[in-house]
Amino acid sequence: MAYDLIELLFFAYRDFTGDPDEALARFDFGRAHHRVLHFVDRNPGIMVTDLLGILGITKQSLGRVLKQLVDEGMIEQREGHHDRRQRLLYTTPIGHDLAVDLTRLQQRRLERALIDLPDGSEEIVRTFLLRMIDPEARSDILKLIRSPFGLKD
Amino acid sequence: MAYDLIELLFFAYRDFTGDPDEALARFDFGRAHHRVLHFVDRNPGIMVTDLLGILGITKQSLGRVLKQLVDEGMIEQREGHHDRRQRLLYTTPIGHDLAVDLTRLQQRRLERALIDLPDGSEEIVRTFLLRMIDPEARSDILKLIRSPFGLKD
DNA sequence: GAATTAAGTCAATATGACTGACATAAATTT
DNA sequence: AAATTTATGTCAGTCATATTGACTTAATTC
Repeated sequence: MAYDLIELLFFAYRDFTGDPDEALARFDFGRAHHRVLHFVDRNPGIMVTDLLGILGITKQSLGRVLKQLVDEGMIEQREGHHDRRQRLLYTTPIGHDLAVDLTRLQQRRLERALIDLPDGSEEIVRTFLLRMIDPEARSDILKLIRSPFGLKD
Repeated sequence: MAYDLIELLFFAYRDFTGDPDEALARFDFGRAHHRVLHFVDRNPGIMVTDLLGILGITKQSLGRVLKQLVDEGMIEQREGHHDRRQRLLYTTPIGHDLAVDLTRLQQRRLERALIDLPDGSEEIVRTFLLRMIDPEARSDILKLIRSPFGLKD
């Protein structure tokens, strides 16, 4: 049971992450840049520490990628209002545009995959994906992504 | 629409691939070894060329990983019966055991994610995942994974 | 004032991938 | 029989993304 799902998930995820590659390559960016850009764009003013937590990488790994994104004018760092140690992260207009472009490619693939499926399928897929995530992490992720789920489950 | 699905898929896939990490680390293997071991175990006697096609990597990338798996006694290479150029790949008993262990971990997560979902959800998820894959690749993948789909769609 | 926190940096390393070129042996085509 | 193609492997160099551990600076909190 569910044997083939392992492999389907492997190939599905591969093509899903492959979509943005071409657009990213135009700026000499890779998937690490994509992830950073995406989460900064979706969470304007996020702290470096929180971003590290989301991505599950170390400061050093983020460092290089973030620096390149800042150097290329995609991400801006602003001092925290209350805590001046913080370097809050925001996308610039061009950074936002790129983030939107990349998101659109992935949304299109998701839409094509969901269209023609029975009513309620999107909700089933959403629940399935949520439950694939470690239970301890779910509520944090739901807050982060502001899913249609709200805080249910 | 479907915005949060991008992020849910990211986190779901991360935890999904994270399951086998501990078991792999005991042998000093990484995810590249896992993928090779998995597809060889599921397709005994596969040719190197076909495996390269499945994984979408180059000969050089496969080379190191495959050599380590052979050196550790996880994978065996046998000369082709009809074509003596071929080095057909098989898992050894211990390689098979490891592959099964890793698969079981991922199956458990999939089962936990699907349980309690409405009847027919597994089929919906299966169809969703298949349609996330590039259309040109689907029939090859279906043949490869011998999904309950058979050759439909 | 001391301890903690946020962020950044240095140095070294590992993993998994790449390109391009080349080598060998076996099979197939001409 | 010779030429070509195929299957596999290898050499050398490179790149992207990640790691660990140690250390610094500045700001906040206790």
